[in-house]
Amino acid sequence: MARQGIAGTRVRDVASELGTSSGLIHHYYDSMDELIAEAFAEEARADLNSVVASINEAGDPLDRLMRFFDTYDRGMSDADGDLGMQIWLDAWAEASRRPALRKTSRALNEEWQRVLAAILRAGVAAGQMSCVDPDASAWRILSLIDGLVLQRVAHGDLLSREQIDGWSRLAAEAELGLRPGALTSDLTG
Amino acid sequence: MARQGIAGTRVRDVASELGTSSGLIHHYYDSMDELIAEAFAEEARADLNSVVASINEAGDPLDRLMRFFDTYDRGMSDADGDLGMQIWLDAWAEASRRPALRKTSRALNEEWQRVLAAILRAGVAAGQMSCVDPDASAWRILSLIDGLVLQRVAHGDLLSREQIDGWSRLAAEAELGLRPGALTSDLTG
DNA sequence: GCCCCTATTGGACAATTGCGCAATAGGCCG
DNA sequence: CGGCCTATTGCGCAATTGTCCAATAGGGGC
Repeated sequence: MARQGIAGTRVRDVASELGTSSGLIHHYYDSMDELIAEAFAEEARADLNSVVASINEAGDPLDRLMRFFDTYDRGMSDADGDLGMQIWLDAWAEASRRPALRKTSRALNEEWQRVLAAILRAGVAAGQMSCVDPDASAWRILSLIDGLVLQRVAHGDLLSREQIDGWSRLAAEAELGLRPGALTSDLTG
Repeated sequence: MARQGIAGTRVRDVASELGTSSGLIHHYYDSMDELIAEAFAEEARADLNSVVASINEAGDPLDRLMRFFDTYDRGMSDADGDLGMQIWLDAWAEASRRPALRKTSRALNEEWQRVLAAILRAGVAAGQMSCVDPDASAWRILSLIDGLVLQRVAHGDLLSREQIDGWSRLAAEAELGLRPGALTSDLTG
């Protein structure tokens, strides 16, 4: 799906990738749309769960926010890191035309926003961050990352990984009244 | 292309939309990819030109920036305003798989960034804005808008037009050291 | 060994697609 | 009117696709 696009994924491709026949695919899935929606849901939820798991290991809200960016950045630096976001890009583009996919995509995006907004609210309560509208701030931080990553996925090296990571942390610091560099973790130096 | 997706657009669809035959399409375009790349380029450049034309009517940099947001917002409120951004979303998703489309899409995105960065530089020179890195700021402002609009195109009414417009102006004000509301134009106010 | 249910195969089928092609129409120049 | 170039048609072809289906294999309970 990441290589050929959601619309360009054929039943036979899935079958040969799994080393089986196309008939078996239809034994488990009534239609191709059903398979696509479930495959995307599985992959996207795994990503979200991995970020949530990493966040929960951290202590105070600021650490959690740092881990949020760390995990996101690590996802980009993988061997096929861009492939993960390519699927998201395909899903967003196809969402308006595939109801099943739209439902999954929307629910997951809302969950990402809730996770981040919860961190911000906790940060405000702990006096670590200042933020008048955590929900709006969460949407802005996530949408900025999405928009920047989008350019990289679509246009290759137009923006570097370091620029995307640095710029999104910088914007989040400004958004939350943190001192510059407050979100620069030890890992990313 | 906006309705069915770039990959889902068929020669016969274009032909019937134009009231002619499929053979005629191939009389003018050697391949479908060529037609798609040119159609996208034409539409996207028209959008950019309309924004640039509107900007050039304004006087000082702050007015230009305001017009930038006005034109962007007006594009969203059109009857089929989301269709325009749907094409961009499709193009971004397909860019990594279609070299001709990627080249066009990348060049146009770079031009959008240059247009905005030029406004910011002029604003700094005129003492109206403060901004340490106009290129980075331009990418951030544009990417935030893209990321927010993306949610609306993909997921319908998840974010309202007013939220997207207000949030992106607010973020730009913060990014450029403007007083809150400085970018709220008379038209939208 | 027999039965039954599921897993799995490989191919058939109808629909759809991009593209090519032979044929026609239409206008312009002489 | 005749010749020529382009615009335009409508069909045909080969390739591809999702889906279905008859047939086989396999394994556990009796």
